[in-house]
Amino acid sequence: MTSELQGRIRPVEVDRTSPVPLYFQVATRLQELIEKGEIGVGARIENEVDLAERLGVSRPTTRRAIQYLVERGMLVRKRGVGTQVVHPKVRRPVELSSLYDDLVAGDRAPRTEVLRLEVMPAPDAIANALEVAPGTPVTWIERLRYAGGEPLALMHNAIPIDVLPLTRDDLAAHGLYELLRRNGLTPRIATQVIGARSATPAEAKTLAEKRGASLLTMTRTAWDGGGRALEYGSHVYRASRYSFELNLSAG
Amino acid sequence: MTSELQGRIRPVEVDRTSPVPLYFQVATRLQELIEKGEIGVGARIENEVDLAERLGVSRPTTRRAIQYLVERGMLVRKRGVGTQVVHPKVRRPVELSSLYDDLVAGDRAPRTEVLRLEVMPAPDAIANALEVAPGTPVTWIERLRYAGGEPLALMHNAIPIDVLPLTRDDLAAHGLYELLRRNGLTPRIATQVIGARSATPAEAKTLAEKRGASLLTMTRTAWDGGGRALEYGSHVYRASRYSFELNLSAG
DNA sequence: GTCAATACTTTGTCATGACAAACTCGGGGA
DNA sequence: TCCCCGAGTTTGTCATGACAAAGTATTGAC
Repeated sequence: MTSELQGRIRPVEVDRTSPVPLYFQVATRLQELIEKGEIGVGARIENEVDLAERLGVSRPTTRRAIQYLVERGMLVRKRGVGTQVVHPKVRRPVELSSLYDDLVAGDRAPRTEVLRLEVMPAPDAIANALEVAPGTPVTWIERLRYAGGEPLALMHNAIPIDVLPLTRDDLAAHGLYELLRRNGLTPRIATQVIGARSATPAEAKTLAEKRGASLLTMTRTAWDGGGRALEYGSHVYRASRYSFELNLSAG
Repeated sequence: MTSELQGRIRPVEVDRTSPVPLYFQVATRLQELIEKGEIGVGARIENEVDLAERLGVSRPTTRRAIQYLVERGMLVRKRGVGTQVVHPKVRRPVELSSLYDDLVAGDRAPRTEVLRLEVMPAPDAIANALEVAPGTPVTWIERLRYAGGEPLALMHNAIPIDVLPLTRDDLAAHGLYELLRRNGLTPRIATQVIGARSATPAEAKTLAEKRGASLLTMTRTAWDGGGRALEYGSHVYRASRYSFELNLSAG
């Protein structure tokens, strides 16, 4: 009676021979329908029980699929009411990607200049952030990132050498996170601190900013699924050209 | 044979009369043991099946409890191997709370000065952010937030009047998010943009900063579970006294 | 006509049982 | 001695069934 689109997921289609889990197949199907707008924002989807029956899967499986989309901010559930579409796109919890990835995705023609690359023992502050013993050998990198021909960010990173050996050429051509992933290292957890301060004269010159211009600062430590620290980074961005965009979902 | 601490969760203690879900009771218990260091980093916890039996709950319940901690980055699971502690503290996904809440939690004695409070038709930019029609009546607020006796942030907010009526006294004594929650309005999804810029002379004066000091800026729109926009905010923080801390987990 | 109690709908929690997939480790064969 | 294979362990997925809790809608009383 309301604005029911009553998402008809029509032709049942789960492939039980596929190695892809059923709940994921269902979630993907739902996500497609929502992204294509076939279930419009505000519309309620079928209740779990009916949906499960029609798709020929159990209720827990259906539930898990829906839960998956709820966690991504597409759906909202209310006990006694139903499940509603609240946003037609996935709102990612917050990207765990590198600046390079973002720029490529945004078509902003990134270019990287490697200013420094050397192996050195980790100073206390960095060892602390990486949760390794002081003096542990790390690769120390300083890079200048350009976008659209203009300098955008000055980036400092430390990567334990037993995590990944790095070369200048690799870093000039690819983002750090891309290199990590290529070597089977997936950042899964990170802590970031975002702040701001005025540029030092040297920074201002490097970044083509005026003296004392505002810079965005970001320090981050990233761990893989096994709890091993992969990377510590301390970066400064030109505030006039860059900002962080976050999508949060709580609950 | 390895460095097994083999987390003995000892005296079974789940309270079936409590309204708190069993899985949550188990998760909380585990979290305590880990935070207290009784299960040390690197140690494996008991396998799901045994743990379930000993606690007198079903395996799915135990699983859900463990899953909860995995999502928060405390534990890591490996099929065929077991579940390991990787970090002794909860890494929260990202808080959807207000500055006021954070300051209270951090014991920094917040105080709020309401500089302005009026109902006005929403200008285009704000109506756009809130996804409402231009001209829709909103309560417009300007607040100055102190912490530890010093000014910390200058905050501008717009709240549609049909969401919540606000008074000066309420705002002086409580955080905006607290007021929302008290009225049954729970922010569930938000998009934020964090940037930086130099203070205008007026801002510098209000915030007791020097001319041209760096400020952190944050604009946010928050929605409730039903997809209704609750709040638009545009805030500036003294970069010398404040920064954003985020914990990300990608899965 | 208005308000409160009741029935219904829908999600939330929990149990039990079963099999599959990934990893570890030990034993047997080359 | 080294490597491969199989047994054992542990998490991953899925089904079925049941009841509880929170909303919504309906009905009945005043």
